[in-house]
Amino acid sequence: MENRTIDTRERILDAGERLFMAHGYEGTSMRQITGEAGVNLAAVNYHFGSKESLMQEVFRRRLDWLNEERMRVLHEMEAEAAGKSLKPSQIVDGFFGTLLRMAGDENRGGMTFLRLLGRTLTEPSEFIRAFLAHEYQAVMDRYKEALFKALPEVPKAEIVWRFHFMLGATSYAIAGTDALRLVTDWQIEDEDSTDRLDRLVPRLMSFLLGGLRAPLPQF
Amino acid sequence: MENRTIDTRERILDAGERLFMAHGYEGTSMRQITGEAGVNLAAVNYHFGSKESLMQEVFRRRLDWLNEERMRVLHEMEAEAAGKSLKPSQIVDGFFGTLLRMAGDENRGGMTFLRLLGRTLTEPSEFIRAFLAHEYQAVMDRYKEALFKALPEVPKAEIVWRFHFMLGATSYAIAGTDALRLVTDWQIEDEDSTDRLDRLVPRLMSFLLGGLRAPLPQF
DNA sequence: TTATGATTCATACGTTCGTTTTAATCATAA
DNA sequence: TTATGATTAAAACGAACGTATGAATCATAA
Repeated sequence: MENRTIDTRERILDAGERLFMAHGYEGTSMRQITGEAGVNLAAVNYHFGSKESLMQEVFRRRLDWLNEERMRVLHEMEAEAAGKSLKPSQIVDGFFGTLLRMAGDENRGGMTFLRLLGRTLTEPSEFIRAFLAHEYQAVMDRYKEALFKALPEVPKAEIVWRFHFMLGATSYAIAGTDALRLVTDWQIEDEDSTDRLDRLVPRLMSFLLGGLRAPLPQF
Repeated sequence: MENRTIDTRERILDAGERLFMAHGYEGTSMRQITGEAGVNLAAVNYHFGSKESLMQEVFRRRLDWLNEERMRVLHEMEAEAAGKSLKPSQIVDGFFGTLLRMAGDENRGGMTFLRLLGRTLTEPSEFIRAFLAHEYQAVMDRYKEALFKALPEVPKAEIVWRFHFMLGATSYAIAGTDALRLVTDWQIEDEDSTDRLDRLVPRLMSFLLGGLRAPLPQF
């Protein structure tokens, strides 16, 4: 009784994760999901109640760990700093680096989940937006606080904007492993895909930090 | 005969633009579109052939101008430079500034189209990805060439990556007029929406240039 | 071994989807 | 004014959608 259920649930979540990533929420049907998972059509409604609930569970399975890990890393860094303010690079790495390193961890969804997350942040159905906002708010607030403290001379509004820009650059960098083709094609020849992921992190970090520390715009 | 057609076509395109922006391609039905446009259900198929063709026409109506304008601006800057290489800030402004300034031009789709474009870049159905890649390729290549020349000491692969990051930050900044709520809420109090748009351009430009010129990552 | 509750299965429900069809209505030129 | 081609309108098409139902099958404990 135990193994059948867990297997079925897990298989559905895996298939949903992959298909939602590839075709979006509306673009993925229950029949595709159950077909790919190799389970009966009714299994989704039996185990999750509805398509919406399945989508939420797909996210929760990964985000719970990610958010806890981000919190843990931040607390750890702050403890180590012993009252002194953190370096912006530490904070950026705690938030975005932790996210990006998920891509290499197949047990935590790997690239698939990251791409799903990236694309979902810009295509939110109402119920997804509400859900993500709820799941993210606390962590986001804590990291913004940390940035405020790390950059006391920068107006808070500017920091919030730049945090937002960083999110966009990161989402897109991940979501666009295919969309990348739109911008690249031949230009990047000499890297296989594992190489590419390993190098993406420092590349993106440099870019994010450069943007975060750029001179303030004069209005 | 003339006026009826044009009005109907235009009304459909406007409604499609708005609804595709708000709910995505799959999330928008023909009945919503024709309902909002105040035309008969069959009108879309009569005037455009299919839902896919309508989507393409929604993009073409705006992208044709945008791409021409980007080319024009680049040529103009290069002519003025008379052989000397352009400054990165000029190139970035030619590409992203031209895009962002569309937001203020309601005759060219304004914010609505920009948000549609932003969200579509990360949620591409196969046919949309192919279409956008085709429409964008030439302009993208020209701007990348310009960046290669402007930054001869930076490896081309790095420039391509950073171009990609800039695209992401911009898409997200635009698409997320609502998703912004996820990151902001109370933090930005003292700006109305026109103010916000006016200030977005220099803010984003600072960020993009900071990222583009950041120190190279050491592997 | 049998009773019980959990899970799987085949099937069907009612809706909505994009598209097509056929007839009505319109604007224009002969 | 009438003929013609373009556009609009109402209705229906088959397919696919998410969901619900009730019987069959399974694992487990008494």
